Amino acid sequence: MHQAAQLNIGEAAKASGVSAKMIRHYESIGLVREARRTEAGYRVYGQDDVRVLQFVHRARALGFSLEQIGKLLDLWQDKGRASADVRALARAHIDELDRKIAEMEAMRRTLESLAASCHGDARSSCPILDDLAAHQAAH
Amino acid sequence: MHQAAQLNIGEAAKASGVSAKMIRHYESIGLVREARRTEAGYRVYGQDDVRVLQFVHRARALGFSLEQIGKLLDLWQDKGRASADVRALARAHIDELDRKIAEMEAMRRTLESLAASCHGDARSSCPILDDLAAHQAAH
DNA sequence: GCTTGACCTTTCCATGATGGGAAGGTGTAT
DNA sequence: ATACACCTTCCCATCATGGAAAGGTCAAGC
Repeated sequence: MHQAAQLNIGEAAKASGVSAKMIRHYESIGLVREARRTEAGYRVYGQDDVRVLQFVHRARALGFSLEQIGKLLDLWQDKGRASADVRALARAHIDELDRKIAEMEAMRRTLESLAASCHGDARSSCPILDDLAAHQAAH
Repeated sequence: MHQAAQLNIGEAAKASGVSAKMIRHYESIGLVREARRTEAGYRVYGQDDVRVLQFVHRARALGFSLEQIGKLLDLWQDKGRASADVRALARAHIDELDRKIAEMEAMRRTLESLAASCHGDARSSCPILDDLAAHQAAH
C-alpha cells in the first residue's frame, strides 16, 4: 500500500482524465517530466503531477496540439511570464479553429444542398454523384 | 510522344488535382484500378481514369474519407444503384460534419471568452492558464 | 552518340494523437 | 500457492499525406 497522494499510473489516469497509455507517451516525448519510480519500476505520481496532466487534458479538450500545450506548460510554470504570450497562442488557435469551422461549414452547405435535391429513389439520377463527377472541368 | 488523351502520372495529377503520390497510393489500396503501363513500366491514364481521379478529388474536398469514397465510386459506377444509398452516405457525412463543427465551436467559444478576459500584460495573472489549471477538480 | 534534366519507378520513413496487443514482471487477496 | 489486476517495454495500426533515396527512362540539345 502506498502513501496518500502517491498514485500509480492507472490511478493518475483516472484522476487526470488522461489514459495511462498517453501519460507514458507524453513522458516519452518530453511533454511532461519523467515520473519517479518505485523499486520495481512502477511510475509514481503525486498531486502536482496530476495537476499537470489535468492541465494537458483540459488543453487537449480545447483542441490545442501537444506542441502548443508544451508552450502553454512552459508559460504556466514560468512565474515571470508575459500573459500576452499566452493570449497570442490562444488567439492563433482560435484563428485556426475559425478556419477549420469555415471549411467544414462550406462542405456542409454544399452537401446539404446536394442531398436536398436527391430524391432517394431507386435507379434515379443523383445530384450528389453528378456533382462529384461533373467537377471534372471546373478548376 | 504519346497519343492524345494518354497521360502519364504527372499529367494525370495536374489534370485531376490529385498528386502523383496519392494516385499511386489510391491504386495501392485498391480505391482506383491499376493503371495500364507502358513497356518501360510508366503508368498511363486516359480521360476516364482522369474523371475517376477528379471524382475522388472532389469528394475529398467535401471531406469524405477514402473508405466512403470507395462506396461512392461503386455507386457511381453501378448503373442500377439506388440513389437512396448515396443520399444516406451524404447524410451520415453531414451529421459527422455537424458534430465536428459543434465541437470546434464550443472550443472556440470557451477560448474566446478566456482570451477576451486576458489583459496581455507582462507578469499579470492569465485567465487562460488559470482555467486550464483550475479544471483539476471539475470532473 | 552522349549528356543533361525532367520525369518515372519502388521502397522506406515521417507526421499527430491515440489505441491495441503481446510477453513478461509485480502486488495483493484469498 | 494461486488467481487476478495491475504494471513494464516494445511493436504495430490507424488516416491521408509528403519526403527522400536509389535507380530507370525519355526527350532535347550538342
